[in-house]
Amino acid sequence: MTRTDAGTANGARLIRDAAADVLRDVGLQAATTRLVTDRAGVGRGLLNHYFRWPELRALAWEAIFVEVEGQETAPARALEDWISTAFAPEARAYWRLWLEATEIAEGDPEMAAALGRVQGRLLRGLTDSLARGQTEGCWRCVDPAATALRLTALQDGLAGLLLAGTTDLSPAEAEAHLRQAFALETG
Amino acid sequence: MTRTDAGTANGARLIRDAAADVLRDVGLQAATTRLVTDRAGVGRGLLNHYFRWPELRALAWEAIFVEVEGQETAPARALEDWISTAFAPEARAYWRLWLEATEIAEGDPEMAAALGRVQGRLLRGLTDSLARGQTEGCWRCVDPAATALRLTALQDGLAGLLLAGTTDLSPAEAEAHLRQAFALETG
DNA sequence: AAATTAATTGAGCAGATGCTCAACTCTGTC
DNA sequence: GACAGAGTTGAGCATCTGCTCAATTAATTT
Repeated sequence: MTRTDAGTANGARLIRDAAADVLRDVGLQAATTRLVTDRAGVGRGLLNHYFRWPELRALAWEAIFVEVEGQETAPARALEDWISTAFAPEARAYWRLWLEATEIAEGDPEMAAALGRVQGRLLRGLTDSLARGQTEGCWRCVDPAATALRLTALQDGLAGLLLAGTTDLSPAEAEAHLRQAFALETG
Repeated sequence: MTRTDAGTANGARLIRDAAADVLRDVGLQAATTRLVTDRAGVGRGLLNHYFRWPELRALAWEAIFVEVEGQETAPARALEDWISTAFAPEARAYWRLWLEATEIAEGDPEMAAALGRVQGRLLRGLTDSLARGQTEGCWRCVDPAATALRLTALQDGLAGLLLAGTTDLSPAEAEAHLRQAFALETG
């Protein structure tokens, strides 16, 4: 036994986990197969035995966001949480992964599919929260789906501004902008 | 005379122009020095004699957007133009260039600087238009700068959604969303 | 214990990238 | 016409990329 237990067939799991770690650390663009195999403590060839790089990359990317989606909360409370955690400093890695995915999705069907699934779930959850809040009289809201889309797009755009660091926008201000837009939308 | 006129010293201009063309065609990520020199009809070495790649890339990128900034229009009319051209089909290449720049700006000071300049000018122009429209009574608008930032961020986010192509959002719908947000902001 | 199968390794390939540098071409000057 | 120098060339280097494949090791079966 050298370092891994050959013949045990836990290589695939090691690689999947390491890929997610690497994505979190260096982002989608800078991630390479060598970084992943080294992180997993596994030979270079094993990755290609189980996966192809675009497949593994999309897999690990989606896994990261699926993990975040775990916590579901109350109707109106969910929106407050969504807004207040949107630009938390520890979420920076997620902004980057999100924006990079948007771009990689061009010309990478597997990333496009993964991004579409996560986007769909996020948008659906937000729409539901808005609709339920509306029926419960928390706010008057014309079109939950349209509002959810605009709020998501605004968040993406604000995240892009923060990530580029080319404006004097702070995370706290970004959150305030998101909250203001939410207020305008829900009257 | 082979193909270029050696000794004429128009190489730098040829390369700059070719770089902008290549960026427009294939985007920031896929652009390479070889594509540029081939397009310019110039030897591989000449590019590096005049520029370094990050420098040339940022230069050509900014030149593209400076060219677009040319047309200035009336106070309230400017905003209508901005909204109606934001998602015109022929603007697709610009969305991509814009989003790619956001990401490349991390770890590329020259792109960050170029992006910052263009962002600053765009934001300032939008803020001015909003402020002037406000004093002329076209709308009541609480904070022109904040509204301009939100509208820009929303546009970026919508462009990202369109580019990824992972939702069923159409350019026309994106424009409608931007217009709706504008309406909510200006009351 | 031998044979068979599954799991894993890493040197190496083919392709791309930015960039270097000695050699070359052309223009202008005396 | 020889010289000088700015302008230009492209083969080639160093590095990185995902991926292949024959060889090796471990687990399983006989």
